[in-house]
Amino acid sequence: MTKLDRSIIHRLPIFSALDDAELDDVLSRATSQHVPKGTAVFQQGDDANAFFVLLHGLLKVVKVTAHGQQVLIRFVNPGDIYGIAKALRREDYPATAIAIVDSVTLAWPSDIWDDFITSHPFLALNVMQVMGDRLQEAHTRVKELSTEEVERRVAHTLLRLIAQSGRDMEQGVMIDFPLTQQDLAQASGTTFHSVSRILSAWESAGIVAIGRRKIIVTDVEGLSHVAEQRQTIKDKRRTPSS
Amino acid sequence: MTKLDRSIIHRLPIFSALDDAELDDVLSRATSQHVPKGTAVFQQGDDANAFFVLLHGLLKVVKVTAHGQQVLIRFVNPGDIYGIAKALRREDYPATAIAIVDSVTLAWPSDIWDDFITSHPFLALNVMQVMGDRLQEAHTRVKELSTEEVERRVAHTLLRLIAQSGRDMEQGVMIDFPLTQQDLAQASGTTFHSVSRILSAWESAGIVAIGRRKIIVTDVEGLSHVAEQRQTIKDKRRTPSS
DNA sequence: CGGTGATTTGAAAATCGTCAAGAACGGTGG
DNA sequence: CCACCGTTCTTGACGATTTTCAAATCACCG
Repeated sequence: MTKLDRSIIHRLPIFSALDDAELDDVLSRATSQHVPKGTAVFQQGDDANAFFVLLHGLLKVVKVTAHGQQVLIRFVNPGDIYGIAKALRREDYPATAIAIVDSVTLAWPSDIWDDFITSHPFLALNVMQVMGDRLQEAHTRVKELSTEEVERRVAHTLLRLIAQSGRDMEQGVMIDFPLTQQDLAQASGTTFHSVSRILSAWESAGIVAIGRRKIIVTDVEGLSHVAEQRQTIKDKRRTPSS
Repeated sequence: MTKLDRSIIHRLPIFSALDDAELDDVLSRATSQHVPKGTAVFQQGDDANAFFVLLHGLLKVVKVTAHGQQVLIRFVNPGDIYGIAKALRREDYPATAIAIVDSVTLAWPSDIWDDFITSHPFLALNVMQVMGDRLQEAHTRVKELSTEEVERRVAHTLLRLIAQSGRDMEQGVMIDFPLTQQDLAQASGTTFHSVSRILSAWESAGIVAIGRRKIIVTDVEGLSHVAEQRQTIKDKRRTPSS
């Protein structure tokens, strides 16, 4: 399983600034593994003995609450680095990574992380940028969850998804992987019941087309409008200075 | 304003791994500035021309929505690095940093960031750990906002605050800075009305003591209990595999 | 063609936010 | 030292969004 082509990894943004020698060094320590659909690469709470880059397929990262509810943290696309618990000095993974479709991932042992970062300065910058982007997105979600009502949150989630994994089609933009309404609910902080109702309403309004595990946004403009719409006229909250 | 003692900065965790020569280098490029209470160090949307480390005082970082609602992202304690928009390759600050009490901050011009990181490998690791910690916390908040009802969210927020800025007293643990119920609401994703009701109830239950801009947790145990309590018995949601 | 997972919908319940006053507290200036 | 003022906090009542509960339909995979 360790037959890896330098060209494959060279296209990955995270490694883009490395020269050939560095790439070979990096590659030589990696192993690849196949992850069948529905399988976890790692589970929340497991010992964090590796970090990963996804080559093919798609994963979802979920956090499980004390009572078994799942919250979808992020999707992992090919080229993305994930499972970098060691960057936090964590001993265990704070979430679970599950393959949505059959996938292939590269893995490196955790203990080479520090050496990795300190010996390839550009890698550090790239990784930091990735973390920064995620921080941004997480804060945006916090903001949305704090201030927007359900319909608007779902709209924002869907817009983020088509920006990230949308495929253009004749009828509109399609989410390029099997997406359950349950997933969408877990990514938006609501129940799949509410998601179902909302999607039905949007379908009637001609904004989306729904299939089993499939969503096509036929009117991105309209969806954006839903996303930005202030809920009613009830935002007249004062903002006292501290 | 540029009389800086090496010993001051040496105690800051973020610079802990640097030797004296590096410290001098780092320090020589910094300027310090006083930030009166209520003033912003930078505003959301401003050009990100500097990054900072707080020396004294306390800031809050807030994101403002399109409609003027504020969401509290985080408090900045002495020693914390903040405003590192450049790590994200952002041109502007994604949030506003406001002084809660009179504060003093160090500032470095943004354009030395890359040089900073690449020439001090341990600095990169430290910064990455900070970002990782924040990512963790942001995800935790997303999880809480997605699955917990208001009372429990406020409890978790308060617990996080005492862990971060709690001062032990005879009666219990006190939040060591003026904290408005409005702030607490903005940090928990609710309204100050709900916060007020909840705090009143807790005060009756002997869990907290409330003053103007002041909160003392008299029963941390009890608060934790509120925080962990499953809302009722209604968590029997199925968790289908993908 | 059965069965399991996914989705849809209705109706009832519940949590929270909204609206509306007031009260309490602290600081300020005369 | 006291009266005034603005901010912060408190509380009740109401309404609305959203979840919960229940049941039924649908679609696809052996």
